[in-house]
Formats: sequence, C-alpha cells, structure tokens
Amino acid sequence: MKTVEPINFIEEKINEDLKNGRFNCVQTRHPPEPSGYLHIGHVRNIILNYGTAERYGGVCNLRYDDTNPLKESTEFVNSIQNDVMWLGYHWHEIHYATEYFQQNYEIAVKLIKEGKAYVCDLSPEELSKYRGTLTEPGKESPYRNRSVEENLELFEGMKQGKYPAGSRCLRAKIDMASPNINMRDPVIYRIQYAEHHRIGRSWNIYPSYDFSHPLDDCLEGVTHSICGPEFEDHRPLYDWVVENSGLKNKSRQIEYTNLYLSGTILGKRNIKKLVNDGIVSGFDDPRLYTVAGLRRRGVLPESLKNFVYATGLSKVNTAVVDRAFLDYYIRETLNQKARRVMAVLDPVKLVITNYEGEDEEIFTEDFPQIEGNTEKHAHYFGREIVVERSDFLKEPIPKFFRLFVGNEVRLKGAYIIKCTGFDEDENGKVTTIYATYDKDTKSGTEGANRKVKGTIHWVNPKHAYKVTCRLFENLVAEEDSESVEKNEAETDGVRINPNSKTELTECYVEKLNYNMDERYQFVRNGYFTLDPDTTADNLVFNRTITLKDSFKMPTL
RNA sequence: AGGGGUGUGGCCAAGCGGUAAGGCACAAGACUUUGACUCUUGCAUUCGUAGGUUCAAAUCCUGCCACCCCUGCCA
Repeated sequence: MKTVEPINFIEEKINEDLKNGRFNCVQTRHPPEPSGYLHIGHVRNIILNYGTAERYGGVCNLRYDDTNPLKESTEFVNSIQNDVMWLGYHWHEIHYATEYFQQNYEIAVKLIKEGKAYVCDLSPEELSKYRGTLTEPGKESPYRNRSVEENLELFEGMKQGKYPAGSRCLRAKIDMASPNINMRDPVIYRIQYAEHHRIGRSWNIYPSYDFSHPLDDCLEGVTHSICGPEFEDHRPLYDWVVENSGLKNKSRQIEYTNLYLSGTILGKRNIKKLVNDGIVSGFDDPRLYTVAGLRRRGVLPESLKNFVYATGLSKVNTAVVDRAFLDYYIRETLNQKARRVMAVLDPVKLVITNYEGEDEEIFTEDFPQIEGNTEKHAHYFGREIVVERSDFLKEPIPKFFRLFVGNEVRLKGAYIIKCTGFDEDENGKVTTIYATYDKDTKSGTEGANRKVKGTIHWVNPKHAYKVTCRLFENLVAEEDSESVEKNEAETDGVRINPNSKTELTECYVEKLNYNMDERYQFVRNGYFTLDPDTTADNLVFNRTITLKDSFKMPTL
C-alpha cells in the first residue's frame, strides 16, 4: 500500500499505520445518526471520510448509527443519502448499526463469560451517584461481582424483555477509580422498548454507541474511524472494546475538530428548534446552513468542498471560521458558472424623454465569462424602462457616479443617458426618473467609445419577465446591530435576527430560456438560482449570495 | 495533583532548531459597457505568558495563564 502526500494530521497518522504495517489498506466509514439533517459541519466529516478513502484507493461505507430508536427516523435516513449524493460522494456499501446487533450481542455474552461485563441493577440515578465526579473516584456497584451464570441469565432476561426499561443494564467491568469517567464501568447495553424505524421491535436491548461503534468498525473492516473531538476521551474505551472483542481487525479511532462558522446556527438540536418553532420554513430554508438549505439557495457542492479544504484541519478547538470565507468560495465558483442576466429587483421607472417610436431591439454578446455561450441576448430599448432604485440619488454624494440629475451614465449594452430630473411622491419617494439618451453612443458602434464613469443595468418591462425573488437576511443578528437590543428569540446563546425573514419581491428579468440547473448572475445584484417551487408562469428565484460591492455609502 | 485537548496578525492556517508561507477580511491604486471579475501594492520585529538551554527558539526544557470537551441506561 502506497502512502500519499499527507494534507493533514489524519493522513500523517494513516501513513504511520501503513508504514509500520498495522494496516495495508485504508477503509473509512461515514457514520451519521439518522436523527437530523446534515449541515455544513457534517460536510467536513463527509469529505474527510469519503475523501480520505478515495485518496488512498480505499472505500468508505455509509453506516447509519441507528442505535437509539427514540431519536431516529426514516425521513432522516433518506435526507442523508440524498445530501451525500448531491455532494458527489459515493459510498461503497450502506450499512446500519442494527445489522450488527446479533454480533454485538454475541460479543457481549463473550465478555460476560470472561468476567469483563456484568448486569447492574442500579437505577439511572444511583448509577450516576456511584460514578463519582470529575474530581472524585467512583464507587463499585454492589452488583459488580455477580457470578457469570447469574449475569448470563439476567442478560438473557433483558434480551427477552422480562424487565422494565431502566431497571437493569449491562456494564463493562473496567475501573471505577479511573480518572477518565468513560472508563468507570460504562453502560454497554440498555433495555429499550421502542419502535425502531428499521427493525421494529425485534430487539429489547440496545448497545450503546461506545460498545457498538468500535465493534461495527472492526466487523466492517474499517481501518480508520474518523470522528469528532468529543470522542477523544472515549478512545481508551474504544480501544478496550476493540481489544476485548476478539475480533481480528483492530480499527483505529482518529479525532478531528469541529467546524464552526461565525454568524450561523449549527447543531442538529438548534436547527430542529428553529424548524419546530416556525422561525424557518423547514430544514431546507435557504437561510439555514443545512446541506438542503444551501442546495436550495443555489450553492454548488464544489464551493463547499473548496471551502472545507481551504479551512484546513488543525486541532484548535476554538476555531470559528468567518462566514465571509465561505461566501468567498461560493462566489468563486459561481463567478465562473453563472450566466449573466440583466435584472431589476427594486424597480423605479425611467423615461427617456427624447426617445421616439417603437422599442428597439438590441443585441449584445458581451458575456465572455460563460463557457460556450454563443447565444445573442435580445434587449428592447424604449421610452420607458426600469432601473434599480439604489442606482439613483436625489442628492449626489462624493464618489457616487451613477444616476443623479445632470450626470451621465451608460445603460449596459445600450446607450449613454443623461439624467434630467425626477418626480417624487409626498413621502419623498422617487416615482419616476427622467433622462435623455445620446443616440450616437450605442454599444458596438464608434460612438460607444466615449467613456462615462458609471454603468447601470436596466430592463424594459414590456419585454421582460415579471418574476419573484426570494431575498433574505442572515438568521443571526449582527453583533453590534440595533436589532439585537430587542431580540426575542435566542438559541443556545445565539441571537436570532428579528428581521430575518425570507422576503418575496416582484422584480423584472430579461427574457431567456431559464434552466433549473443553471446559476444566474443578476448583474450588479448577486447570484440567483431558480427555486424548486418555480412554475411556468411564475419564476421564483432564490438569491444565493450578493456580489461584492466596493462602493460604500458614507455614514453620516 | 481529576482526565483529555488547544493556544501563530481581525478570521482560518503553514511552520517540527536557522532568523514568521498562503488564503479570507481590510486599505490604497490600475483596469473595467457589472463600482463584479482580474491585476498591483500594503498589512505579525513577532508566535498565550515568564524563565531556561543554544551561536541561533514559534520550534527543545520548566513554571504559570487562558479557552474547549468529559459526571446520558445520547451519539
């Protein structure tokens, strides 16, 4: 087995194992518990497991860690598979921890026979007391030294459902005085009468994670079991189980650190709460950093992968990656793939006062960033068009070179116009802008060489689609925003932005054959994707992300 | 004497005894029929802290400090 150039400390460890002969191949597993939707934090784990196996020419299995029927469901099983496929990873096989229950059980019996496990009758409360504290050692259970026969009989009784849940459990006999609490005779089997989403009620006893996980790894042929940092001090227990299982394949657990993203709410529990409280519309709400939400927003899987690789892996447990970093990778990909489209999101009417006659068809072909794009885009210039409200200012401010009375600006792909005036309503809101156009400056002609500072986009409503755009604000309140003052909702110390709702607005986009699979850059507005809910007569776009805007309005 | 981890610029992050890579963010400038993109430049005399070893330390040693995880019959 050849080693590969390591890109992180995990691969360094793998190379060690390959070099000293502990393993001669690499097999990993992706072990989600089907108790929630995958989010961007899980993406790193997925990339690590599938990606590492891939790099070493090994395989990675998808294995549902479904040892707790109380929290799991088929809905989550399906969503996980869907998300992994969307990310572009391929599992070798799909397994369920429940497939190994018989083998787990037999190994538990073997442990009992060897005097390494016993049935304990302590109640959960008592068990907790006997466990000791962080600073004090635990006390041995009075049931610790039962005979092998009695243990065997009791365990069999548990399996047959003779005792109520919580009345007894099977514990590994390790060391009640261990400074590592996980080693103080951990519970490895508990009684649970519940409908399991996959195996129904066929088992009355369920192995705990600490017991089944290492076993399943070994059984499946996993060489490297890559998991989160919270299992670091479970490793001695993992090794204990592996060692005492009698299994030949001895898997190795390697921990990595979690991914935290600033200004986001992650964690299955938190996301569920947002969904249940109705703060978001579902697990695929585009404001959520779930894989489903990100996908609906129009983020591409390769952006996510590039982002994860770029953040690297260290063991710094306090690392919080800035959200701007993710944004950068989203834009980077989209910039190469998005089709440029003229659109006006917040329209205000603009009248070309010296334009006469029929609307004029304008062809442009200046979208060179799009691969293989030979199509001509037809625009219709005319007397009445719409432009973006934010491209006009009643009172110009320094360094602003878009529309204001007296200023010239180019309408992208068309003519240079000069703003001559505007109307406003009683509230001071601009209702109409007036301008004249210079007919010698049409794009593509000699006269077009004249330079003006600003270029704005525009749409002729008579020849455009009226569409719906979903815009939204970040779910998490900015640190220093005023909205934080009167926040009502709070999830685990993270302040929810009370203004965060998905807003549907009526906008105009130029006529094109829109394709569900394509990304669009609404020129000067950001990147958009068609929403799955879109219909033939109502196009719904989701804003993926805004463009960078280096023009800053001065703060007064 | 609880155990296990981690500390490099605003945010990630290389570095593994030879005199602080890179990216994001930010700032300035160039280019531009998207103020996008692209390009150019700037941005840690210092690596949690205090000592020690050395010709030489972010890298080795010692003490201290800070933060994260662990007291589910969850994973």
